[in-house]
Amino acid sequence: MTKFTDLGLSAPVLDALAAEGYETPTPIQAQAIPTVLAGRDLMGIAQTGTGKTAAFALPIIERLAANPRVAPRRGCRVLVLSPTRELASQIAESFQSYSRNLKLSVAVVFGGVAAGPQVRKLSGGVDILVATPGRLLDHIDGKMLRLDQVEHFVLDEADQMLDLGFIHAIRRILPMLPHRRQTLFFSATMPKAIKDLADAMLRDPATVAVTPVAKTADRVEQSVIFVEQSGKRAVLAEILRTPDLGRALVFTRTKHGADKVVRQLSEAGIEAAAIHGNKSQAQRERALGSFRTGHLRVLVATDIAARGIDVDGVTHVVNHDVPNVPESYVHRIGRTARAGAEGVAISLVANDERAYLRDIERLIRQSIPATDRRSEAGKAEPEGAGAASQKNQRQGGRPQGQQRPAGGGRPQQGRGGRGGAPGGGEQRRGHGGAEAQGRHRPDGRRADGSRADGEMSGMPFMQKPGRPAGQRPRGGRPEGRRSADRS
DNA sequence: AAAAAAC
Repeated sequence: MTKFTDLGLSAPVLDALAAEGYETPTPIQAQAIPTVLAGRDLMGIAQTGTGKTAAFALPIIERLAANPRVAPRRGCRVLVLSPTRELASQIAESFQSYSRNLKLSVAVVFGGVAAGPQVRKLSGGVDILVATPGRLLDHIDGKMLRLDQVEHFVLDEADQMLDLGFIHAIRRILPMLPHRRQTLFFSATMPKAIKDLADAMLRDPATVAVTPVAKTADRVEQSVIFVEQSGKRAVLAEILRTPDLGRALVFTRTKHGADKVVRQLSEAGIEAAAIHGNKSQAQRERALGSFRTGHLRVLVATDIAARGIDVDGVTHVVNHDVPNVPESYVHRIGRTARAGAEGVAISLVANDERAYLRDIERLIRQSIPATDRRSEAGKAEPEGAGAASQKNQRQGGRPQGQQRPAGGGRPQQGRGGRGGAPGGGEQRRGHGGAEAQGRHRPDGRRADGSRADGEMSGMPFMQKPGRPAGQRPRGGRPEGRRSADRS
């Protein structure tokens, strides 16, 4: 079995890993680390929760340390781009943690917060800079930052970064980078059209794909509930009252929808907070922070939280609305069953969402066991997207598929499986380091239970204690996918 | 049609 000690990492990095309790690299780490150390460009494809961040952070830190150099004024040696502020923050913390025994500076830059502190930090130059595109370009335009000394360039959630919403920014940034550099792309999904674009930006890249593209997390028990739009509210409340529910992440398709669901839950006596792009950065951080610490059990989010967010103990992901971009489903359910834990993913599907569901099942190549909770009247209505009621029989390739009785059966309960304790005990890291929870795990797995200290307070300009960790959705989609609307 | 990301 490969150990971190077999991968060519030096003592300071290995010591940091040991201090965190990590010994065994995940498959993507075992494959990517030597490749990155060798200086090659890389396309890394792995589902979430498999330790992608450490797969690039560890070898990059190693390379910086092996080639000491003073960080260029108003410049950086490593540039990592992320689609959301919260994810950028989370990645920066990982770098900080893994490089704790080295004298490397880490900075994070994103919008929604004061630029002053960021500018001050950048002025002297930093070794590692993690950023979202907008504020990064802002600093560049203001002559506060230059990218001509970048040695390593990383695009996390690369498929999204190359999609409509971000591609313009990326196209502006790329020419500012030196030709001689290492480029790494990472993502859990990589649609064909995007992949072609990515290939054009990489130089003789190695590809590391540890799971079939878009394969959904293995340990997530997925199910679908057919319900009328008006019935979602009651079914959601019922799900959230499940005894074995640890923490639940509820996804909606719109920002307004997220706020509405929070109100409805409140009326039902269930405390929840929303996180989406119309909230202030402070609100976003507060919501995610209390979700991380466990003060809040239910977080309602748009796809801002679909990618990368790493929170321990999320036992349930509920798709209040089916994502209209199928890849988003894969990212969303990847928020649970992290770090070796198990998870439940339940999708509420109204009649007019059937087409989206079909696209998702096609993408993940499995059919999701379904329960019909529509009223009799609803069932009599035209089926809309067709192929509906048969879903009950379909049982797709999932082995332990749980099938539920066609009518009325309750959805999620009854399957004991998922440990009640969020993450089976991982929870305890409690406050204090609370927000530190869950992040920086090189591999998504904790050696055992030890480690309670993943702290890293002193990040200069890292949001205070309640740092974020978010993710984002995908931008407009390229032609081709979104078949849901055609037809 | 919607989401995120600069001010």
